[in-house]
Amino acid sequence: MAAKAFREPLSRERVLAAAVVLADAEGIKALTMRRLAADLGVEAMSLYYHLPGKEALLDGVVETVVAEIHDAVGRPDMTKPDGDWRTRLRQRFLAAREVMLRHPWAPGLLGSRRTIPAGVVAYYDGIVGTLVGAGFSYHLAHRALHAFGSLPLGFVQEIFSPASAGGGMEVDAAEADLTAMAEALPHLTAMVATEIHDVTDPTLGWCDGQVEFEFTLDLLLDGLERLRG
Amino acid sequence: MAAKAFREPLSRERVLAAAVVLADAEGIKALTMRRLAADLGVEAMSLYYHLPGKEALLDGVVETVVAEIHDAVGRPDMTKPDGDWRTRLRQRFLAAREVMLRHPWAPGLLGSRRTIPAGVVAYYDGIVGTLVGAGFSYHLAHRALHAFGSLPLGFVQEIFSPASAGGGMEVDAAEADLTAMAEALPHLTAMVATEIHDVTDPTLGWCDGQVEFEFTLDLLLDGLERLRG
DNA sequence: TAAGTTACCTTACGAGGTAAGGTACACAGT
DNA sequence: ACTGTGTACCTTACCTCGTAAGGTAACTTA
Repeated sequence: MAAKAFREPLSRERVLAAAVVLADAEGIKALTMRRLAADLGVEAMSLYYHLPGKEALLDGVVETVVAEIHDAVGRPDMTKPDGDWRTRLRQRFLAAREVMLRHPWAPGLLGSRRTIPAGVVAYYDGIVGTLVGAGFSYHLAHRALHAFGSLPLGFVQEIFSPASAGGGMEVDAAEADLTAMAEALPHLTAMVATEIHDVTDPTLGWCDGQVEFEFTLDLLLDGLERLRG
Repeated sequence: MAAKAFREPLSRERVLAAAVVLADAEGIKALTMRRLAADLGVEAMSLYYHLPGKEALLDGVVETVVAEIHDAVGRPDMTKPDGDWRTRLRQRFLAAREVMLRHPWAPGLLGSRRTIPAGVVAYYDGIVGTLVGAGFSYHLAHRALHAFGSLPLGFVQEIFSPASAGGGMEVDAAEADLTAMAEALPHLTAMVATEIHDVTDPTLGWCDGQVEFEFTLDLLLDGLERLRG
């Protein structure tokens, strides 16, 4: 009966884990110091014992997501050329994408950080290792990194991305007033009319389906393969 | 002598222009309602006569930048195939990039909006027009749009991007403690050692030089050219 | 001249991050 | 037992920010 009314003490890890849960559940806007503290059953200022401030919290959250990618991708010391370099990178990037689909707020957060998480650097180191192991020059590997952009982390810069979850805008706009739209935007209208397909799948932004992601990925991988050697 | 102490009245356009100037000068974080009002010589609440609120202000700022791209790119009704489709798109994207280099905060802001500026849609309509005019199917044109990502707007998703201006991180990290870095990140270290070059040019984030941008662009354009027909 | 309209201001509230300092308890050494 | 010393959390308060509510002065129109 005299059960422990003690809560187990906080820690940086517990705080960060709770922050990820909060962001997943209610979006990155809901991740405030007061709200996070409330979710953890403490007051806001108590968080400052475990973290220097809000920026550090966000950095830590990013770090947590990157660690999740690391786990999903497997340790990056698989430099030994046991398979085609394209296949290996493809698998990594697609594994990263699965993580990102669980955290739709992560791409935006990652882009907003001004310091690069150490885990990301290590991750990219593995990519460079795979490339040079496959015969790429460091020069071309460098170019490749830039060309990949955020693909290794499982997302692409989507202009047509509602901040919340997936799709529907295409359909909405089409239903709004199709005639006016067809007049002002003849080519897009024609394209949409031809391309009305699975817009309702829950993905990372507008039309950023698995198919689109892999198309872009293969376009780059094939192009790089031609430049290799 | 009895010169007009009247200031000329505000307008949505003047407010938005001042907002762009502020963001250019001191970053997007400095763009608050009070600060913007002060720069315009009025009180914060006066802005609400011309704009519904902060979100509308940011939407308007994005709209302003997109309009600037439109001007730089030329009107998108140049659908007539007077040149190679690759050359035409390349020119557009590079013109857009020049605009973005003047507004380093714009990529992040664009990515954070949940509504798509109408100007962007019109711009992409022109791109689709160019593609289908060159023999692309609507299907492939759709894929191409996604593959391009934010390239048409003149930037790429840069993971290694300090929020402020360009470069230097590579050098900083290298100078920090090279030995420890070489141990933990062998491939990146080797690459950096091989690739130390113009990191000091003022560009959009880490290493996102003109060369890198064009490399990615051509990689995609060449890949699409092969898929055309 | 009275009523509206336009453009800007004053006041105030609540939410958010956080500086400064306080409290309660565990445990170590004397 | 007495007194640190450190850990983990709390209270209060300040400042910035967006913005709701309502006020005011000048100009227009009838």
